[in-house]
Amino acid sequence: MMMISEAEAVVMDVLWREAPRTAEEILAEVGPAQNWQEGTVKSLLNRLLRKKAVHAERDGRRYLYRPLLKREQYVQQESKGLLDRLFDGRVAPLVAHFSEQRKLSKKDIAELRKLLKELDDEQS
Amino acid sequence: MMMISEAEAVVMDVLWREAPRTAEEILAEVGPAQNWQEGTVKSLLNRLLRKKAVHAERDGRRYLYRPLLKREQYVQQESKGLLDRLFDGRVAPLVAHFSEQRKLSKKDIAELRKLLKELDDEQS
DNA sequence: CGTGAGTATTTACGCATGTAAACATCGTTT
DNA sequence: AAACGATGTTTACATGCGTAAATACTCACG
Repeated sequence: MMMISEAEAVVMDVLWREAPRTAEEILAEVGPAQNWQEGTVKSLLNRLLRKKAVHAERDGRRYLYRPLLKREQYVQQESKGLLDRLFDGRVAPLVAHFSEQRKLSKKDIAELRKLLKELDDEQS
Repeated sequence: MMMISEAEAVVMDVLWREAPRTAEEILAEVGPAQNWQEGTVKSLLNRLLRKKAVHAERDGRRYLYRPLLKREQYVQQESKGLLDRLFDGRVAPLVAHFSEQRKLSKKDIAELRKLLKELDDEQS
């Protein structure tokens, strides 16, 4: 399974928010924050093309880029990887970890409650 | 903050389970599964030494290695990284993600319930 | 048609990684 | 003391990544 790197994921993020986009638009959105030059974004786009994570469609002299890899797929790969490596593939220990580190916000807790409730409901 | 690589983490894992250990013991435990030669483990140990993630104490002709980096620290770094990159730093969306993917086991759910209950109790 | 601006593609380069071979060191055995 | 075996250290090498300079392509314009 073709893995995309962290810098590449930053570019994907832009495309996940809205597509299609030109290289220029991507640079405009991400360049300032990442301190990237034009060439950097172009390179990343090309690597993403080679990895079949994006598709490019010609539009006059430039290209319109769209994501092929879905955000869900990427998130899934990444989180499953972490979970398997560190928490034996199970979710509860992960949450417990954050709980111990006091990294659960009020909001988190409330949302988790709600989530469990919903699971309960659809269960019956 | 000095990051350790995935292969290096495999070696750390052995040391986290039990320490101190010799290079030979580490190889014995991890070599078969990873298909690693002796040199590979030695190299990884040296990189870990340079990164101050393990400590080596001479014992006759060999060394005894112990972890300096704590498993908790490592887990913390890794999970915070993922959480920040993909879930805006919050735990509930992560769990929701797994829930949507039907990746929550019965056991997970039960444990999460218990966890929330405990938070509730200590709250009061 | 030649040129220049706008784009994209190729090449580069240093550093980390995965993997290991080559080399060095140091007690032990003739 | 010389050679050997065990162990650690150095060096190597391909690949990927982050970053970008160099180069190539493509229209619109003079």
